[in-house]
Amino acid sequence: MTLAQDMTAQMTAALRKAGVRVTRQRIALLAVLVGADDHPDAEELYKRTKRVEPAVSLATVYRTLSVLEAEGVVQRHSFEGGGARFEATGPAHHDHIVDLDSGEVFEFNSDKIERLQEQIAAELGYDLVHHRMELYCRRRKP
Amino acid sequence: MTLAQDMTAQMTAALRKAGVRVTRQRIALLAVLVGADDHPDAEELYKRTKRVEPAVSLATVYRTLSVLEAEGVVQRHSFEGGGARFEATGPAHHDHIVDLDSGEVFEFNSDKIERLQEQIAAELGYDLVHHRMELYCRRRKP
DNA sequence: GCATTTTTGCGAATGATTATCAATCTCCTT
DNA sequence: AAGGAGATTGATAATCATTCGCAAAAATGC
Ligand SMILES: [Mn+2]
Ligand SMILES: [Mn+2]
Ligand SMILES: [Zn+2]
Ligand SMILES: [Zn+2]
Repeated sequence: MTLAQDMTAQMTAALRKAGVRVTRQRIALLAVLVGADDHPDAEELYKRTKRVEPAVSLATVYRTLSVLEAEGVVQRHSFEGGGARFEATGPAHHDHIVDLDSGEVFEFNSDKIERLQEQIAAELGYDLVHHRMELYCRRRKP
Repeated sequence: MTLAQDMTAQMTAALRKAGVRVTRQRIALLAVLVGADDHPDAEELYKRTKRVEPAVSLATVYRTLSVLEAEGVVQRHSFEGGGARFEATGPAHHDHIVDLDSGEVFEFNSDKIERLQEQIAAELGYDLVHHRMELYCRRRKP
């Protein structure tokens, strides 16, 4: 059993326990999400899912993404320009760098920044629920 | 001459110099933006501008906001949920805290975080062009 | 297998934003 | 002050991503 298969197995079990029905199209989309190493949008996820499970519609992709987001299994990002992009929730939090020229998305993590965010919220009397932090960059000119 | 009037005077001069025609509706919208101390969306800016200059349309508000954004005079924000919100560009950069319960937007600034962002981009071989950083918070439970 | 309750696919609806285009206005030149 | 080239406007249609409505199909529990 591959790692991706194991992850989906665990996830479907969790979903079932949460009262969410595990359908063919949900399994397929989940597999696509777990297997993706990028940040595709709904249309792209639809295309990839259709390859595995032709009996899926774009509406269902959108609906399932919302369900999976509510369950905490996927995360939705709204980078500048264009629609929402998605990724399976991984073990570790990270933020994103967007290459303005290629559109590619990279990931990074800074404990220092994470701590400072908490601190800033706390100083103003707030609890930080979540945040958004995106660096829009260009390759450095040599 | 009030401070807001002075600011708009300077701005219109700069716009004219940049080849942008200064119309009644642009002056009015600019005044509204400079006078605002919040982060209104296009519809709200339309309402406020109409009070001062009834001869304005929502389409023109959108178009003018894009023009002013291109000139660097206003900034566009896309917080979670809802459409774009705008503010006149101030003297100092700042980031935002969004109160998840009230929807209110507050501002903050952290030189440390700004520096860390530059550093992270640089380490990955990138030049930071701009960034987005928003803290979604709830008032701390006492 | 059967009943109950969800989920799906299709297409229509939505909401924010942009495009079209003839009429109007700005601003530079006489 | 008048003229005219070219930019801007208002009204409305068009876009685009996303959501909705509903009858048919599928998943779960017994
Ligand atoms: Mn990511
Ligand atoms: Mn602000
Ligand atoms: Zn983070
Ligand atoms: Zn900042």
